[in-house]
Amino acid sequence: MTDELIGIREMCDAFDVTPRTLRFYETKELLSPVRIGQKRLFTRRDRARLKLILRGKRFGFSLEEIRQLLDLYDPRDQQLTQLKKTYEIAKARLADMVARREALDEAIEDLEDQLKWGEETINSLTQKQKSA
Amino acid sequence: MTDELIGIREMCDAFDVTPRTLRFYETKELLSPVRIGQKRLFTRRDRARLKLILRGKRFGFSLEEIRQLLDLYDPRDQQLTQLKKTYEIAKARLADMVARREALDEAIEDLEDQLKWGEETINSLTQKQKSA
DNA sequence: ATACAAGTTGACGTGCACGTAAAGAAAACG
DNA sequence: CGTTTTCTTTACGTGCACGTCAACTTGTAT
Repeated sequence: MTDELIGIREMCDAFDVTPRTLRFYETKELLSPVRIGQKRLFTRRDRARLKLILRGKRFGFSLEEIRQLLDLYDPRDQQLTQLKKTYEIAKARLADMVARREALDEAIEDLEDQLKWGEETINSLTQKQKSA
Repeated sequence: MTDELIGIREMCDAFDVTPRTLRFYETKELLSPVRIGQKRLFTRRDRARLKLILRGKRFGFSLEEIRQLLDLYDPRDQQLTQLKKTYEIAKARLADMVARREALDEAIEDLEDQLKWGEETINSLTQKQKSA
């Protein structure tokens, strides 16, 4: 397993985040880099999780919501009871995301209409200015 | 124009927000209810704007971003220069939303796959328990 | 007239997601 | 060896979006 551990600097560069952010996520138990002495080394698992974290953030999920989802993607040594709970949470989150997509579609349509209207308005105002 | 002015209480009930929120939005110039003496009366325009505000929030936009968008939906007496600026902002926001939808589609797919996997895992674990 | 509900303006408090500055350890370089 | 860079912990600061009092006016019911 070519786990290719990377330092905090490379991790930051790869995902465009600050060291502070990575340490903060660690305290929130979103990441768990290994320690070589004092320093952090991020694993393949950390990279996969960070990718999911940043994605979740783009959708407006809180870090706590994201943490719960990560447990589904990465069930490690979960108990059946806990797995079921995680499963339910994920199902709810999925429903949430599907609803969000519908709303997003609607919002995009509205904004497109509005942009069209704005364009026409700009054109007509520009005409007026020319003829003045 | 049946503008049907409503009080803060009805407004709160209709949109499931607190009075504090409405007052806060007013200070941020997202809403501009008329004043009868001391009290606020919310117009049809306020209701339309609040709907857009709440929608924007669901997508993770900041109130400031939302405020800029509202100006497009409600151009009132804008100058041509300002309208153009608003138009550009809205175009950028639209691009953002379209990108977000793509990412959301991807995330939904991933989560669906993961849910499937989780379901199978739960079933197999449940089998093990039964046979134990 | 008075009690009470509903609304108002400050002003301070809160949770989240980090930013930032201070002080020290540890590896890398000349 | 000393110096510079990189990383560390600790801790206080910040912006956003409100929540939560306190103190006050205003309309409504009894």
